[in-house]
Amino acid sequence: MSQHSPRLFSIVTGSSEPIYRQLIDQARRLVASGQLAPGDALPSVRDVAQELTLNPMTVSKVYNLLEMEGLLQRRRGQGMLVAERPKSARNVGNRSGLLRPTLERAALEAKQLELDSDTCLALFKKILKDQK
Amino acid sequence: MSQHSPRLFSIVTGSSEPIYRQLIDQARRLVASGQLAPGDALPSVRDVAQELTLNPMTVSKVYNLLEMEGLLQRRRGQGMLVAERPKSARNVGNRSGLLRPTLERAALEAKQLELDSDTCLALFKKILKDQK
Amino acid sequence: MSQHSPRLFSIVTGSSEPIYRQLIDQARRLVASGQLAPGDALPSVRDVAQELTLNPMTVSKVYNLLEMEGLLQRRRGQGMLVAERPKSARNVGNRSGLLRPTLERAALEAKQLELDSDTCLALFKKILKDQK
Amino acid sequence: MSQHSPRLFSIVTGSSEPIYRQLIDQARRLVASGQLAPGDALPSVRDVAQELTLNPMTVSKVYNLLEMEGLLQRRRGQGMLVAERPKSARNVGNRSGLLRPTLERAALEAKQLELDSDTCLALFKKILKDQK
DNA sequence: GTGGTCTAGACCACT
DNA sequence: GTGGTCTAGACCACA
Repeated sequence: MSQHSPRLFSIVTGSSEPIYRQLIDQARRLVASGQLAPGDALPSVRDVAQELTLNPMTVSKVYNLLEMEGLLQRRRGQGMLVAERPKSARNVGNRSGLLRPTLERAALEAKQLELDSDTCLALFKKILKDQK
Repeated sequence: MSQHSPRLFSIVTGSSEPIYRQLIDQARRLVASGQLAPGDALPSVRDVAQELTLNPMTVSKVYNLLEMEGLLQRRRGQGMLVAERPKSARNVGNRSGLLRPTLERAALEAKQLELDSDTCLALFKKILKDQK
Repeated sequence: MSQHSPRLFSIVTGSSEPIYRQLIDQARRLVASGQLAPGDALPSVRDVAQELTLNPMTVSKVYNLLEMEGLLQRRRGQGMLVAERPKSARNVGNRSGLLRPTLERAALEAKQLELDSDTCLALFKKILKDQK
Repeated sequence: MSQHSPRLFSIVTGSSEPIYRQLIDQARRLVASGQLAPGDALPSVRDVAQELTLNPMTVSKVYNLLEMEGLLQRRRGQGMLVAERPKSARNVGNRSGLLRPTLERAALEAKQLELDSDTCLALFKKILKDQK
């Protein structure tokens, strides 16, 4: 029955980023952006695994790590929910916070490349626009 | 003789980014920004390894990969030099090109976080400013 | 009618100990300590499930297992009673026996921690005292 | 060459406690009791797996979780070490702290069994003595 | 139905 | 040599 619901997760195969990491980061963003609200149920391990043709253990690992992180809660025998008060509060509810690390890295690289701020901002602006 | 010169490379231990990748990316930026000019000599494998307390094989791997890439050249008995006409022309001379991947990643994350362009640009601007 | 009586059972959600185990152990202790005497009636599956917001099947499983164990008896139309001569004689009437496993585990942990007996006993004494 | 060193870990098959949990708890105790000191190297995943005839992934999971906990550190390509300043400071260096939860559980069970303190202490004393 | 644990075995990345 | 990731598939525990 859940086979017609839109896919929550997606992965890029061939990336050097491990699949489980991709899924974790996506889940964090889905919660941070409100696309997954506290109390919402997540699709079952098996469903996600089938949709993305992954091994269930990979998905299980993701849910497990997110539970440790406090983002998800387990209801025994009933699956996973988004935690009511996600403990990763440093990030959640502060969407920019999740974007910051990547932009800080970009800033550092720009500095090492001796690129000035205007050039960087113009490039970022262009990339953001092209993406839409 | 290079033991008193300022360190060319630096690494962050504990990062998930492999050491050899950190070094490769730094070398590319140093060349792209002109801080290392064609013909300049690079510190010996042994010196770098000692300075950063790395396994020499790790540094050697970096130099080998950069030689294959065409950025460095090996001069027998003289160590590694920056190539006269670095073949990795896609990057060198096009400094923005080296910044692009990280900004593209940021743009993707922003999209998943449903952050609008203005917010992203403002955040990036702030980070660039604070860094100075 | 039992809706105003004090709760016989309690559970800790979020514990790693399964709910049905928590209930079984509690029932055993209640009988062993005489708080539930032979012939006493137990609250209905439905009442317990409602009080603790559990799936009735979970409670039913508990009663079934305790019946198999000989601690409870089923009286048609009257629900569950504490058995007249509980067959789990190894435990009942030997209250210390029910405490033993946990203390044995503590002793093993103490050994691995290389804690001497006096330290352990002093700690246990303190915990018992503070609890009152 | 490490095949003659004494076994650091041991497991009880047939216990309901998962193997990886048994190993985690043991590692914590080994560090807490000083049998493993900060900076000490741990046996490789493969060695432990072979000694205990486990799947390497099971051991890997243990090391992974202990690294997250801050008890261990990973040296890339060189294995795991006991962290210099284990973050699980709440427990480490306070050996009794690791014994406390089990004794608290025992105290709770004693209370439910309506056993008095003296009886409990005598039983614990006996168990500790018999164990030696 | 749910997630958890474990095995067997492959392949990769890092030092 | 080290640990990391993933698959395929089995079996268990819980509600």
